[in-house]
Amino acid sequence: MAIAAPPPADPAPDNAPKTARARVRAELTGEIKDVARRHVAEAGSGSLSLRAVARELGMVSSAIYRYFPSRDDLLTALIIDAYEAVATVAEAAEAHTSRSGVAARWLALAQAIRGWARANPHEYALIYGSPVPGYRAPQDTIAPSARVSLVFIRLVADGVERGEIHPDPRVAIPRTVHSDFVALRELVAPGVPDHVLGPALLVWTGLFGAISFELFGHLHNVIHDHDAFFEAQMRLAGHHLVGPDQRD
Amino acid sequence: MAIAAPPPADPAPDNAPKTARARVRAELTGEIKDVARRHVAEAGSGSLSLRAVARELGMVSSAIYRYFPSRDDLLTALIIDAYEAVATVAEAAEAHTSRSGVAARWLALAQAIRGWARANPHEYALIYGSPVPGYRAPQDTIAPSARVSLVFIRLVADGVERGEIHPDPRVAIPRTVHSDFVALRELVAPGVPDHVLGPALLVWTGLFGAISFELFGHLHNVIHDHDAFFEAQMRLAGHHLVGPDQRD
DNA sequence: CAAAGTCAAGAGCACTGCTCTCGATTCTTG
DNA sequence: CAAGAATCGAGAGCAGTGCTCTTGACTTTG
Repeated sequence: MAIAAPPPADPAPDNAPKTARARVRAELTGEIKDVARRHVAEAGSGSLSLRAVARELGMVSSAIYRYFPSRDDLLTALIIDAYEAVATVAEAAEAHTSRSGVAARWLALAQAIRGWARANPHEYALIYGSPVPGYRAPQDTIAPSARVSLVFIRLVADGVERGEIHPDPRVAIPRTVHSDFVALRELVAPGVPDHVLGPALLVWTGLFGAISFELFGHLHNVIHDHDAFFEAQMRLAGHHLVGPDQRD
Repeated sequence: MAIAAPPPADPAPDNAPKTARARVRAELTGEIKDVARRHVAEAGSGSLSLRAVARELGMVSSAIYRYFPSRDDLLTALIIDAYEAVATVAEAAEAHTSRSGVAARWLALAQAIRGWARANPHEYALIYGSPVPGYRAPQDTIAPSARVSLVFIRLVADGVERGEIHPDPRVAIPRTVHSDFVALRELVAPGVPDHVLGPALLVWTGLFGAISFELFGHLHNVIHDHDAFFEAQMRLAGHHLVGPDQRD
């Protein structure tokens, strides 16, 4: 989540690097990230070795430090990329179903995120698993991490606006939580009442709980058809999202 | 989860080791685990160093290998201990509230688990975060991991028996999932219908999603009063657990 | 064209997990 | 009770790691 600052306008994209040196530098930076990403994808973040990356690129280990000041910085770059990858997937799923009902859009969004997670389990673990040992998320990661959540929040706001999502007033919202919800509403969720934000956030964290349980093996020997199980669970979560039945 | 095998009866507890050598061995094994656990608690699993543990114990690093064949084995021992610690906490919470209603028991259970997680974040990450790099959960961890889930499943079975939990038939249970549910029912959840197991598992994974989001910083700058937020969310989850309102 | 900035390379430090060998101690067994 | 077997701590050593510093060659800039 960490939906705090609105996405800052890129200051100077500089898509066309001027000097030749800058061009090869950008290229090499990308190559290092690509190799590192592949290593992480294959063996996990803990096995990421600057020396191994350098070896594969045919350079000496100390040369890497010209491009990334430390292993953690390289890891941070990968984390940001992972956030953007999952956000892109989520946005694409939303774009394809934006004319459907909230339940269908929610299911598509959940399945898109799970699909990305299953295809890139180590990168998923990088951003939604335990924080990397000795690693504290720097400021640079909070903006990219907000993009995914924004997709969901917009879906919720949309559902409220269209009258598809109804508040569930069964649980009181404490004062302190209410003020957090006010801030959230003003920033990204206009028109979404507290009693929708509560269930929505529960469903949202539940999605990642379900994916993490599946990916990290906590459903091993319990659930075998993970696809069917996940879909059924997310359909149910969708019902929790849209709120109590309107039986009148 | 991994509720597969019923807890095996301890073959030979051997609580009173015979020889003096065996006694000091058991003692030293415990000391190594204690120091290692403290290191993990302070710096995370990635920073666990056999040499540092050995140093603190005044022995040489190679001596550790007389007690744990590898770093991963030491980590496995810590993982098992962590599972048992959280299970103990969960069982204690259940024992204290077993005469209350399902909603109250659920809330107490959720808060107990979250309390343990907040007190031992690195150990929580060890078992519910991403699997440790280069580490595959050995068979030894699945039995201890089942204990926590069993507390919850028994609570659910109890609620069904007492008529407090009602099935939510809004989402169809696929055939393959049904057969998993049948197995689960026969093993640990007698009398719990599919349409209760589904919501129950959703709530259960949601609990860990909520705790992970809080602990791993995904709610940073979004939620500030984590205690109040968690309680409200878990109360809502409790409503999802007990099933649809019975308004007739 | 020369000064300033940037680069890859190499050596080196402190650390890691792990293996092997070597005596010394302890347990088991005849 | 003593001999043989098992276990133990210590030490050296190997291959790997992140990271720093220096050196010499290169590119960009003024």
